Amino acid sequence: MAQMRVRDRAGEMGFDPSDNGRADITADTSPTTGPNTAPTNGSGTLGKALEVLDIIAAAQHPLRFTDILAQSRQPRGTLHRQLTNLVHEDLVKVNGDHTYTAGLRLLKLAARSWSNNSLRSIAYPHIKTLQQKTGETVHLGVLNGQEVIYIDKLESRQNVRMHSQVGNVSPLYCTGVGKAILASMPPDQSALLVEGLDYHRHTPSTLYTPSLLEAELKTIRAKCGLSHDREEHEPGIYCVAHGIMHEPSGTYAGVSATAPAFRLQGDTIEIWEGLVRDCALAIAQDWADRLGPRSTE
Amino acid sequence: MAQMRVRDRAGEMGFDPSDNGRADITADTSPTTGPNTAPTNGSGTLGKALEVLDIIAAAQHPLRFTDILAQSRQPRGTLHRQLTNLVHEDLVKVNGDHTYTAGLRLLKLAARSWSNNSLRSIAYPHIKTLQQKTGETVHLGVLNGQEVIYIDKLESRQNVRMHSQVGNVSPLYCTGVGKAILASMPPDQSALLVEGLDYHRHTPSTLYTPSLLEAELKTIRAKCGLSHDREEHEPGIYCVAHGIMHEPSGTYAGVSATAPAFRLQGDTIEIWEGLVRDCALAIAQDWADRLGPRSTE
DNA sequence: GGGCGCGTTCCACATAATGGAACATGATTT
DNA sequence: AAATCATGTTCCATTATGTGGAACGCGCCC
Repeated sequence: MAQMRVRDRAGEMGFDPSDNGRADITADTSPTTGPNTAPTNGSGTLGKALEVLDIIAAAQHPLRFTDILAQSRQPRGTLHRQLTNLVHEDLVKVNGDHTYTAGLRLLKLAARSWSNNSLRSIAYPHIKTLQQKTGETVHLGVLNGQEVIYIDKLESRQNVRMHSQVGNVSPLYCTGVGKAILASMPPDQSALLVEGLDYHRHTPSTLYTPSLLEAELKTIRAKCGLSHDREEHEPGIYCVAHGIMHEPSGTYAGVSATAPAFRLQGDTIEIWEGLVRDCALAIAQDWADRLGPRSTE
Repeated sequence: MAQMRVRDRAGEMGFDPSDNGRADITADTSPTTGPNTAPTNGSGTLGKALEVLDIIAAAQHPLRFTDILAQSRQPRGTLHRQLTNLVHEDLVKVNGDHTYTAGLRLLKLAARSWSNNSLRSIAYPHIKTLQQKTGETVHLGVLNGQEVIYIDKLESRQNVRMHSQVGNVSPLYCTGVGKAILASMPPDQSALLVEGLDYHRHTPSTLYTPSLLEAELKTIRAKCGLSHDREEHEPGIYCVAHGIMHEPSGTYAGVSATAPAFRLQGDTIEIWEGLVRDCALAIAQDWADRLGPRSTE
């Protein structure tokens, strides 16, 4: 049929990673229960394969062939071959019985890319300092589509879950980093995002409408980019955040310091504000300084 | 069936970019061992795409088109379209200038699969116990091809590198987990692996030949599967490990406790041996108990 | 301005994915 | 035991999909 060639993107030289207005309608509140946050519908062979991989990786349990068949709308024959290919590439592992789970190659690949992530490595010493000064958990998050994805996390002293958050995503409208990011981008861009979000009232203090959020963003901008998550995502959890902008790559990021609300009494919050802002600005500075890393390779 | 051998690729896959010159803040002592076990040759569309993704994810710096072109043997036009596809799927991000880095989808995908990994979640309480009892770093590793990949790690202290090891790979012949795994598998299978490894003498005490390793495996089997890494991978680092076997899935894994050698004086090692063995056996037991992973959780 | 490196685009071509239908397997029922 | 069903696997004609050589546009430096 009149199959239009995919050429809407990258036509110019502009950078638009995921600019298409295609919206995923899944804003999962729980960490690991996202069915498919499809960045793009599965076009092309690669897209189809990733769609299947998404299903498998998102499942909490090993899936049988039929389970996958039910979720992907591929025909049996097609799906079977796709699975074979995925297994062959070690992206998927087929267990003794006929169940499929995510393969280890994914982890290996992600570990390497994470380790080589420039923002992460640039930010590391700074968030470490922040973590030491606050004594609490700090996060480094990046805007990705309609959500924020955490690319690093340093825990507070106590030995809680290790890196539960790295790679996990959270909503923009009810996290410190998310709001800081929104506030740090051009108003027209943020407005577009704000309108399109899928809101849920996680706690009594969640800002659960676009207008509430816009008002909040105004406040944040007035505070020069400092945002607060006042138990808006999880009850009892307070956090202070600040955006980080990198012009050359068009990336929006942010850092946050998090603590149980009761521990943030008196002027601690103000102290934190300074620490967090300093951290964010230091990262932004370092990041900007590495404009032309062309020299040593 | 006679799997049609794919196009010969003259194993020059694991091309390791120069490791020096970059003042990587978070320099790992032994991030990835050079001789890369090619997971599978890049056959099919998926394979080709992954080959490109591998190159990008492994690079410490954003790569330009030409850089990738040089490493992949694809023609210009082909490579360009593949990159376009990868970017379209958010597996690769193209920066403002024409450089490519790994996309965030990889991290998100891996995080979900990691979080849903059954061995990991089964093992977690046990390795946490082990970590608390030893007070040192513990690892959970799985055999993957010719190397061991770490799927979890608990640090002794909080301040050091966070989860540098998760997703990273290490050689079989000079790590506690690796040797424990080899010792726990059928001799003919392990012998096959032992012969095919690529040995490097990381330290003076590294077992750097198949025969040395085989002798060691015999000792380990005599000790009922307890293995020791006596500064064989990194100078000054000692570790005690034990294998974990899961019949149904055919997976070989292992746990280890690691510490600076000087801290393991006197009878500490013997105590550790008991702790590590108990931990491994407990995990194996729990794992076996979940034969029918049909139920929830 | 001419040469050159680099990224991008085009398009005839053939490879590689498609999916409906048949086959195989094993458990459950009649 | 035969019949039924649910499941996983294979086959193969069709064509959508990826291929790659060549040409184009662009910025840069002799």
